[in-house]
Amino acid sequence: MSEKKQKYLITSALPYVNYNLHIGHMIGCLLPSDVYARFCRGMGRDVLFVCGADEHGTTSEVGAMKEGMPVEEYVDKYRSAHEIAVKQFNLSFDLYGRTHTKLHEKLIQDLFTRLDDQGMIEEKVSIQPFSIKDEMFLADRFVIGTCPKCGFEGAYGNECPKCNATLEPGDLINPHSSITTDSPVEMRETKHLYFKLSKMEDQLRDWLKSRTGWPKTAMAIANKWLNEGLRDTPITRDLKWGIPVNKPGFEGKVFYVWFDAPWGYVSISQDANKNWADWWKNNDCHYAQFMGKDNVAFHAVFFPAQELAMNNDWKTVDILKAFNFLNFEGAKISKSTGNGIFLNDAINDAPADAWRYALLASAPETDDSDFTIGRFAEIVNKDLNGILGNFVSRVCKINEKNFGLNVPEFGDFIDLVSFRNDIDLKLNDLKFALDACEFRKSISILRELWSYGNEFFTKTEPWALVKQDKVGEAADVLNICFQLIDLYARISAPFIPETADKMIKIFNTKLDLSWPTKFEWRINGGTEFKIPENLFTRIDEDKVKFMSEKYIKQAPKIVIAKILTANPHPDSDHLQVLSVDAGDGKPLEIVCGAPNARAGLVSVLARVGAKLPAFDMPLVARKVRGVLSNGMMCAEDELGLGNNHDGIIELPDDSVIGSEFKG
RNA sequence: CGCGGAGUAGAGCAGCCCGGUAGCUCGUCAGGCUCAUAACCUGAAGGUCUUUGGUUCAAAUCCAAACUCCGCAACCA
Repeated sequence: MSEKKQKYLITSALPYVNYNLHIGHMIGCLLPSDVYARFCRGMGRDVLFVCGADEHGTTSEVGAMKEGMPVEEYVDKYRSAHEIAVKQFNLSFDLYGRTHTKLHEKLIQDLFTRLDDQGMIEEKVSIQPFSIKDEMFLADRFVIGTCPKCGFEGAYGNECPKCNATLEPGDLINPHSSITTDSPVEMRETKHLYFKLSKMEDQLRDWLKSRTGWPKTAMAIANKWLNEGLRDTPITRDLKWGIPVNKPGFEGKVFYVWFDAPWGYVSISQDANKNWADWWKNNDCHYAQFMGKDNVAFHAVFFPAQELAMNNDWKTVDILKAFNFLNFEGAKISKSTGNGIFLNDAINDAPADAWRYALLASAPETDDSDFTIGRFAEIVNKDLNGILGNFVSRVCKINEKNFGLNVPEFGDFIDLVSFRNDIDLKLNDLKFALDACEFRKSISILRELWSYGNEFFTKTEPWALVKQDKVGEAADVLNICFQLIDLYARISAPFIPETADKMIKIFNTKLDLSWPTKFEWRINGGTEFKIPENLFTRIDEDKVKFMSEKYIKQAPKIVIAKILTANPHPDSDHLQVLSVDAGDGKPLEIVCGAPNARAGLVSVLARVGAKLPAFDMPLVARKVRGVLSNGMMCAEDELGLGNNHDGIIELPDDSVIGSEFKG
């Protein structure tokens, strides 16, 4: 039988190289794509599974400038950190590549030529902000100036954080660069190439209608873009870092990172497998993409628009699996506050499988959701340790006591019909959920299947059977339990591969981890086994406490507070030392220069670590003329609410002390 | 009135597309078992499904409005 195996193309969004990976990236694309890929391989499908680093773009170039190192060095630093995480968490990419390669450059330049030949490229002159000292054009958001509408001095070239106005960099008064210098910025003409996205609108709409099985979020975002109407979009930038534009007159310019990044899937495939076209130019192939919702527009609109416009049989995505955002302990994961779990740390506190399982069980599939250390411990202790780990342990140990280290023969003493039927039904559900990329549901079914083992064991009471001299029955029960261990290894493998491997290695055989679609007898009576170490370790209260202290670092909220006392500063006539009640019973000492500060006044407090709209960095504790100030009472302008900075905000006396101030 | 997502037991979530006894996990309480890892198994309590209208024999589910939270707003990725 030479039936050709169905091709499955699987891609995970390429992590960008200006940050370390955290649990949000893990659950947002890397991990679910890995589970899906492992499942598909288990099903005997022909999988090509790629990921890699997205290296080009303004952010890398600016990030490198800020850190004072060459761009290559900068992106290498993060890329190698990512590669370590990929290895530590057992992500089974066929290749974890990168976009800064010769192969990729050639691909992009060829694709561009193709698009140009198809009449999809247009040249336009536009006016862009140019930083005079840096001698470079800037992206809108790197220009800072005074907002023409509200007069706020820290407005960005694309929007004003204070009055929420949408701006153009040319609108700003006194525009200057926010990168490494304070250089003045002027508007200069520059020419760019545009992709005629508008011409693709009808074709793209039809294409989108033919997609099924996308999560609601993904389809909603895609439809939104189409409903608003597609505009032609510039695909080149005045940067040094990126793929050089291969068109006369555009020397010194590079392609926009989103023009090249998705094609990284292709160039990395080319690098991973010489038969890459069997997936990428094959309409019978099934293509699944995984990403966070912030990536949807580019994958559901721009990338397929490019592919279709090539008119060259590129494989477009079939199922676009998008995830919402994962919060940590009720707040956003944030690089600046350090709130969140970064992968290079995580692996020191728990094994990869514990993280993999707990994250998948918390996958933000329908809405943003929250991950907490407490929850993590619960999941590991209950599901992995209590249900799966304990099952393997109790089976092996009772068997050793009564039958030694060999799997007993099955003698047909017990009736299995309904038990096996239940298992088969669940296995079918699980396969269905995985094919639909429903991960929480998959985890829940997987756990039910594990539970069946404990249930069966408890109800048949093999320890009692032995005492009653029903040795045949007891042997049957244990034989089945070993079949279950084998079954569990196979169905758990996509989720917790290391543990699955430990489980299958209990037996002295060469069994594979192929995907079972029904209960099977693969462990023969008499097979030797060894009792494994406990598969998982409990996460106890001390560990929870330790991890909480290590990982939870949230920016304090800006709260309503009451001034209890106001005394003159010993060394200054203008300053006062305030004792402030923020509702937590511990008065805070603050040095304040506002003339209207007085005992009894209800105002707004920003604690150390809080981030005010008017400042780039979180607030730090500092000594003001010898007295330590632990925060700041806020004026209107500091909160981004107005221009008044002559005195702190005065709130009604009946405001709730300690509640979050929301303007 | 920019766009979209979400509001369901103490906590975290499913169900909503295709109306028909409101489900899962954790936690709580009670019981069982004692083979096993402070484990496992069984049972119970706990919800006017954000609010208000509408459609319907019937609404968590469809329609409309309000309130709240979150995300996104194409030259950042």
